[in-house]
Amino acid sequence: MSERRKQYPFPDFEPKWQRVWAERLTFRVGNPGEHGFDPTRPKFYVLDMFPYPSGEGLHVGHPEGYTATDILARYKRMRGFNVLHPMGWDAFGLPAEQFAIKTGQHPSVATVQNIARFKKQLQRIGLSYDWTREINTTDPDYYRWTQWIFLQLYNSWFDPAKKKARPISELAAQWKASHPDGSESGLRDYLDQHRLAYVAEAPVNWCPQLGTVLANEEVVDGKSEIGGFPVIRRPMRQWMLRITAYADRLIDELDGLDWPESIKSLQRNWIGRSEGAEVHFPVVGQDDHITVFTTRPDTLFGATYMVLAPEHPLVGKITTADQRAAIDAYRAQVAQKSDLERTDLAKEKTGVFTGGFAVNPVNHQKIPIWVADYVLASYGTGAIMAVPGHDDRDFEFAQKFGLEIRYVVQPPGPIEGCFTGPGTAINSDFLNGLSTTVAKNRIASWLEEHDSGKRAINYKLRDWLFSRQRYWGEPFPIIWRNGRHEALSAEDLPVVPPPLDDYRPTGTIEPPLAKAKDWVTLADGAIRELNTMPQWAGSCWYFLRFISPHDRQRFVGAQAEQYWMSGRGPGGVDLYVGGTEHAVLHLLYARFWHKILSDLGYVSTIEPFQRLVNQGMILGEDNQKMSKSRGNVLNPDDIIDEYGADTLRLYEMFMGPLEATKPWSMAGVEGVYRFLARVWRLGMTENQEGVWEISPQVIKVEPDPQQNKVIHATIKKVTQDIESLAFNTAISQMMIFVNTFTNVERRPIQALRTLLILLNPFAPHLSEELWERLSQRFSIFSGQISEQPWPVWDESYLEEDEVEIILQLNGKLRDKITVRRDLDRESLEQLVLETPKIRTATRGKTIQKIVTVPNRIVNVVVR
RNA sequence: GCCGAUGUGGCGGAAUGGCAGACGCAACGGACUUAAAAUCCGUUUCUGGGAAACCGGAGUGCGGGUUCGAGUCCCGCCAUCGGCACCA
Repeated sequence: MSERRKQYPFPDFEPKWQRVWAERLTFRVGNPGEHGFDPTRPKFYVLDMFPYPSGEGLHVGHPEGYTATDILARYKRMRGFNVLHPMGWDAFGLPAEQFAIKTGQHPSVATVQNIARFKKQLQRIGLSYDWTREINTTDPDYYRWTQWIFLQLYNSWFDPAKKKARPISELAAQWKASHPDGSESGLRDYLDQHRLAYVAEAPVNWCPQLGTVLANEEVVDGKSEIGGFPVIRRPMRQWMLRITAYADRLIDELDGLDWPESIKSLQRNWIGRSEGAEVHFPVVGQDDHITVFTTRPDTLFGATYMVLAPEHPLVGKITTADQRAAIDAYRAQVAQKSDLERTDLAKEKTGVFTGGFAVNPVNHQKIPIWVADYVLASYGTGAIMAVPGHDDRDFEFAQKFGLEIRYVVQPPGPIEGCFTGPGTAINSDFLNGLSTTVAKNRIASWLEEHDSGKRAINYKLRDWLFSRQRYWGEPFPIIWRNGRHEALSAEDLPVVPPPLDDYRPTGTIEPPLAKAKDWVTLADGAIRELNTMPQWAGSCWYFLRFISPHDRQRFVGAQAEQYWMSGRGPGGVDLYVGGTEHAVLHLLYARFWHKILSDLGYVSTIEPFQRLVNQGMILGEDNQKMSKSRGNVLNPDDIIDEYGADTLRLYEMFMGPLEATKPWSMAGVEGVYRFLARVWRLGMTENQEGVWEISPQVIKVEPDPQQNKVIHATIKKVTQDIESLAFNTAISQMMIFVNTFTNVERRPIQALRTLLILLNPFAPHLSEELWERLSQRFSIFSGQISEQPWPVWDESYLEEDEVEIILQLNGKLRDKITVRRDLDRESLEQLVLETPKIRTATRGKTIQKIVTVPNRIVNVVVR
């Protein structure tokens, strides 16, 4: 670091104020019912996405969102709100576990160290968190409640009639009433099929290198999101969460949220709801039928063949003897392909005829059944009816294999090849002449009447694969007895993972917890569930724990939850800021859990986050994404050493709009540093000995009208810009303010006082320090700056007696005149027509029209 | 291919349908200084005319449109970024 002389003594006062805030618990906030808490004040819950405390520490991207929320928090406090602004640690996860494997050190040790480092770095930025509410997802007092919430899911089912989760006991009662002679195991089976947390043997994404399964959301291009290792599909018995039951609500209940439209559409897209119909095709010569899902049932008359996914259970039965060898070879070949190869769009379609036929229920035609890997086992029913005339993929396949193409939709205009849009039904018997929309409806009714199918809705969203073969995660509160799972009771929580010397993957599908033999087997012979929860579990509800982090009785205190999560919309947290990378993972999972907790009556809102803002990415100075390999990563500590925390905060906010992606610039950092130094010198001057003292230019004097205009314009702009998170323009206005007062001989203390308060949320250390120093001479600086009420602007200062009017001729700027404010239209137009420019320009021409906007513009239209 | 976002000086960016380029950076010129740094002041979209004050023209990715007036609204393209992707 350079030893260059600092422009103002931030290295002295920044740590000083951080200490003061910590000692005085300046930013601590209580809960309703606590001594000194005023529940009549409005509340503001402003939340950052809590970080995973990695070994690398913070980079300059972290403080961007954190500073934005901090400005809001400080501002709202000055506006008289009770502000909940907490921070914590999402500390379970793979990196700590892999570090443990490498070093032999328990993951908790590295976690504690990493958290200490992160916290120290955050505190150096001067963020006004209430650290008495700090939480850590790896703390047994925290994850006991994560496990407790899992039990709520386990002990609930989704009632499709009410579209709500209900206790499983109610379902048990229903079943017993309708099955008076039902067996105990019959009941168990029934309940286990309906729990929101259930066990299923399902094809999963298995990553051999990581030794664990992954959720669909964690697999990118056939590789693990973490590490980029190959992922293969294999069937395994796993815990699943029934998120698909909530698919419609997860779409519909987005409507009331103040989220970016792009994130809402990302979620809708991910859930992928599509409406259509299921159609049953009887298999020729067999008792079976093939069910397909289609969004275009109106094209049923155009179905000329069928395709089954290679994994479809009926493939074996349908295949004829002479086709068996070819089909078996094809299936074996497909099974060897990775997901990446299978979904490669560029490749040619492949497939094999099974030898079997099905009957089209609407016209009783016999159509061939094929097997092809362009049909996915995991979507719909794993089988399709192929309509090559009106589906691109079927068209391509039919062309390659010489299958019949039949057109059943008349396009609005001439089109060649395949037509996938809406039109009018043709060659379709009773559908002929109907528009696509009407035809869809008519055929759906027909299918239902003839028992050949029904209306149906399909989703891309799959149930959430919730178990991982890892050590460093929440153990399940589940034991197994006689091949059946059982929930532990709430009193048995938390289930703490056993100490292990060896965290390595077992090399098989067995989780590392299997190595803790003593822990695994209970006294009565029952064995523990060996999987752990995925990293997303802890972050699904942490915003609730912040409300009452030390509550021993409940995961969140009821009264406090109602106070902090209340609001005008369906969501509780007033402002949630974080990166877009969590658009479909964390944000979808957290909404899902929250809805269950809401259905069961544990929380008072149906959505967790009312307003969501995504901060943009900060690029390196080379305009590239910051990464170790590019060597363009910047550490906030270095910026703070050189320029101070206030400069870091201010620069991050001045770079541009919060939501934009933008490159870092050291020259830009210098710019805001200079600005802060100018603020400092507005109040302070350096004497002969190099000691800073209050500037003699700061005096008790009333600001003149021009100065008052700047003061009030700044109050207005900064206030409005903070509310709309437009921090860059708020800072610009404060720069204009400072430029105005830099060169005046006499600096009114009132002006300086206002500036310091406005600047306080942005640069809290500098404003605190100046406030304190000035208080030694001037009584209007008494008290703590953070306790001052936010200034109010007076419009009357912003209005001047004279206004400048823009003169246009045919919409082009020609001149400007200054006139009395609120001059009436006629007089103004008269004045305009008399100006030399307009006189010359209109000479010999006809004035067609004069457009006048009072106090702003006059546009003369001539011909 | 589909969905979403974004295109404005040398750079980051600013503009309720009404003066395009606020504010900052960089660059250039000046003041202060023995000198430099720091600081302060000024100039800076492109372009034509003029010694100059000044007078004009063009200009917000491209092409149309609406309007007295468009960076802003509408239609059609192009480019970049992000997400999804054989989802029937």
